[in-house]
Amino acid sequence: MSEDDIIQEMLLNEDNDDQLTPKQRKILQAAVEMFAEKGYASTSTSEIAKRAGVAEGTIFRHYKTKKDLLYSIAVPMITKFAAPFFAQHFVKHVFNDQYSGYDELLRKLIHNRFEFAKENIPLLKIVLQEMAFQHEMQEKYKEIFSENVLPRFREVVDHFKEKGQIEDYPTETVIRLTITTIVGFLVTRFIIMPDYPWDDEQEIERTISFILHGLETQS
Amino acid sequence: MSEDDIIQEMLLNEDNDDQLTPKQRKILQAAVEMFAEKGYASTSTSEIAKRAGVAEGTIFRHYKTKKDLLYSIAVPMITKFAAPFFAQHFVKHVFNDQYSGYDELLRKLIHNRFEFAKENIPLLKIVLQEMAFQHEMQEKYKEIFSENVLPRFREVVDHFKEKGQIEDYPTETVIRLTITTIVGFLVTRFIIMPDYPWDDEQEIERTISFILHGLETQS
DNA sequence: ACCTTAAGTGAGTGATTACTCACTTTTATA
DNA sequence: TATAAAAGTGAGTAATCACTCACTTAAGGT
Repeated sequence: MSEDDIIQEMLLNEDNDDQLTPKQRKILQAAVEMFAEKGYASTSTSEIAKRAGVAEGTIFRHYKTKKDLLYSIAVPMITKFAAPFFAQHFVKHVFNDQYSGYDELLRKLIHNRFEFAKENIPLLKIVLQEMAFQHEMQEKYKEIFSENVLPRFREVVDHFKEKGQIEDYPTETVIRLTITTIVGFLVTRFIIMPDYPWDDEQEIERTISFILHGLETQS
Repeated sequence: MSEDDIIQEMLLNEDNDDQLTPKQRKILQAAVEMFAEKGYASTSTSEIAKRAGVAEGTIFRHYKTKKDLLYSIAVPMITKFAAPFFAQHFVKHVFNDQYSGYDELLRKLIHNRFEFAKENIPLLKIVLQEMAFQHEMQEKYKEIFSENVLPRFREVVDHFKEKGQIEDYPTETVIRLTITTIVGFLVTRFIIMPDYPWDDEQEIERTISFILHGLETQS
């Protein structure tokens, strides 16, 4: 297990499941389901308690407030979704030419985040929804994005711009176009049209080549 | 004024402002502001009444329920956002070669929706947020999309695919990539990072050429 | 076995919720 | 100017809200 893998492992177990009471686990599970279904503000603590098979007081034994419960669910998810950008090798491989081009990086990134999204749909729904209103979540997002995602992404894009693989747009524009295309795909695939008969492998490849050609240096 | 313009005029005045009481207008204005700021579920009718300078009962004189108030605001907005697809000339011009290529169509569409978004940010926020939970809004969206947006978009894309301007992806994929890129741009520009020092004209042109080259037939 | 601490409970609380209704005021029409 | 309809009001209501607290049960260390 590499050093990076250990870091990622830690990130994933920030809210370590091991030290949770069975009832606490049921509370979290019920809360995730209901927040995703009806939204945070429209879900009452009594409903959560009922679905979890727990007395309402038990919720407040573990979480000081209802908002505490939300944050304990949603904030770690923001970090987890950005996890690839915490791995050292994400940038390192690019400069060691272990990625031959932007396409390989994109392919790894999309496949990786696709699988993650697939297994965390309700959690992603909650984050997307509540990000709009919960300031503490916005802060966490801004922190992660500006301190981890943006600088590393910038290094990579600049590198491929110098190699002449990417059109000479501002780096921020390249990042914006890349991220919105990927996130747009994931949101469409898993949230807006989850029941559409997707051919995932092909659709991922088409998305990659759309980004690549869209950013390709024009002759 | 062409026939299309008349249709669009009608669409825009579906909830005709003219026949609104001054107090009713204040209620709508207050509701839009607060729903966008704190979300529908977290906004109480008493707060709306207070901000509108109106007795709480007045709200229910005009809107049977709180949800009625939301729908009267949000549902027409869905139609308005899709308005370009109701205009006959949207498709007609393409086949009369009045648009020389996909780029001109994209340019018109993006500029048009950019201006619209710019002047309706709170309303767009509300629609984006509440679409997740309000079934009646989802129905309206599906109806508009599958009956107006999708078929007309399909005609246009098929036309340019036959002309060899667009890569031979499935039409649905081309539409998905186009729409998510445009919507992704608008959401980033006006909702996620409204304070970033945007160079709108340049960013629009870059977005257009990103889509164009991304979809361009590869030699 | 004894004690301390943590986990779990559920009836109770004051505040707030969407909505009603009897009433007053304004507007429109004849 | 008389009259009916529409607009506006605000105190009142039952339900629900997040949260508390005195209490019981379970777990772990010595």
